[in-house]
Amino acid sequence: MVEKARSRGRPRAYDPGVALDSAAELFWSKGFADTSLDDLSVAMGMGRPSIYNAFGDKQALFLRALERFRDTTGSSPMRAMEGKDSIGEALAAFFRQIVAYTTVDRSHLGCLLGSVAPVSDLPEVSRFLKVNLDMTERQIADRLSAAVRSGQLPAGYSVEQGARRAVNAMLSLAARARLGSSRKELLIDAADATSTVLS
Amino acid sequence: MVEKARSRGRPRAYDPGVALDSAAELFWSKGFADTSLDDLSVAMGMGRPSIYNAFGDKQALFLRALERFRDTTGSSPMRAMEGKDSIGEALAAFFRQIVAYTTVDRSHLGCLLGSVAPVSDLPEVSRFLKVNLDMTERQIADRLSAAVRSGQLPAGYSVEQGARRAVNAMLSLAARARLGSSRKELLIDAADATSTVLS
DNA sequence: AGCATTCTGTGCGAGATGGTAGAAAAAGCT
DNA sequence: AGCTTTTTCTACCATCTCGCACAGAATGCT
Repeated sequence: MVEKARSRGRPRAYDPGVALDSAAELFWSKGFADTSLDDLSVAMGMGRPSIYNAFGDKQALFLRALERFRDTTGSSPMRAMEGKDSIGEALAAFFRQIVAYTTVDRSHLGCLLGSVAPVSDLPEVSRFLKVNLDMTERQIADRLSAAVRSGQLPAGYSVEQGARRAVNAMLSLAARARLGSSRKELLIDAADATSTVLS
Repeated sequence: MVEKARSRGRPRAYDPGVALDSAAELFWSKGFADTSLDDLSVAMGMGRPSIYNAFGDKQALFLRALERFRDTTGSSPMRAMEGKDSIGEALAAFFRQIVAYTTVDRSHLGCLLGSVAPVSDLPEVSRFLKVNLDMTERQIADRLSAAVRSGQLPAGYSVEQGARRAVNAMLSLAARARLGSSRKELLIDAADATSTVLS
């Protein structure tokens, strides 16, 4: 996966990262089945054969775009937690960041991983999403465990339940965003989710 | 919308209700864009021209199927509440019923209205879903209000927050079901949602 | 300079898709 | 029986879809 500094033949006319970003954004707004390779071609700024040559067929490209999304926008909520010392502030930042990116633009609402990819009935995608969701839940559980160890949460606090609630809140935020809820509404939900996870 | 007992020409060879049920089931499993009129034709047991004649084009049929779903499977959780006296039992039945129909079959997981229709980027569908979601939230709020009046919930209980939490839990249950969570897991989430709404 | 290598662009093709025209069928009405 | 009305069936079309050959362009290597 690491790009060699200099390859041998004609140089690529595109940047793989931004090309995948464009693909992810398009899939995000229109879903898998409703996004054509022609749409992708213009959005990514490369011809269909180049896409095929670089990323494989449509399904493979979709998976690559999902990975890219997971490593950029999709992981921004987790990264938003890292700065905070207080577990309450960390969770608040986590949920606020979800609200932020699920409502950036009217054209692609909700979450690519949480609300649009699940309806594309592809087994590989399904596995990817399940693994991804479990990882997020485990990362949150780790953060909650640390908070218990540091005394920010009571010893009797159930880490598993808390992480489960956090992921559920994340999914409902994404669903509501996709359904057109305003950012103002969602921020209330986010605040409520924070206190629910902590209780 | 009421069917006349006897029309004048050749009688229909299909039952509009079951035809829409089949259409809804197919849309439920594959989404809007990925469901072809040929698929629908065999599932509904009627030729493409008959479909067009009876329900209009694909988007109109989709809306009809959504309405049908809302009035049958989609309203079963609300109906499950009606029998119960205790608000706690009512909410538990509500969430259990959601878990039941979002995990009936591996082929169509989640909720047609909550997890698959929102990704079909059709303005009319979007409006329909928003209205539907607001209605459910209001119905739950009414039920919670009645519980406050009858003394089952404390006077300081926030009905709006409770209803909001209930709908959010519904959406996350549907999302998790679509992502492949087991019924056992979801029943735990359902129980947790009940206590969260009541708290 | 010439060659190998890698990418790009034109263009094609087999197949699926949504939608429709038009004839035939099945009923009621007179 | 004959006409009207409504539905069904066969066949079709224009369009879009994905994927791919094939030739040409742009680089590094020798």
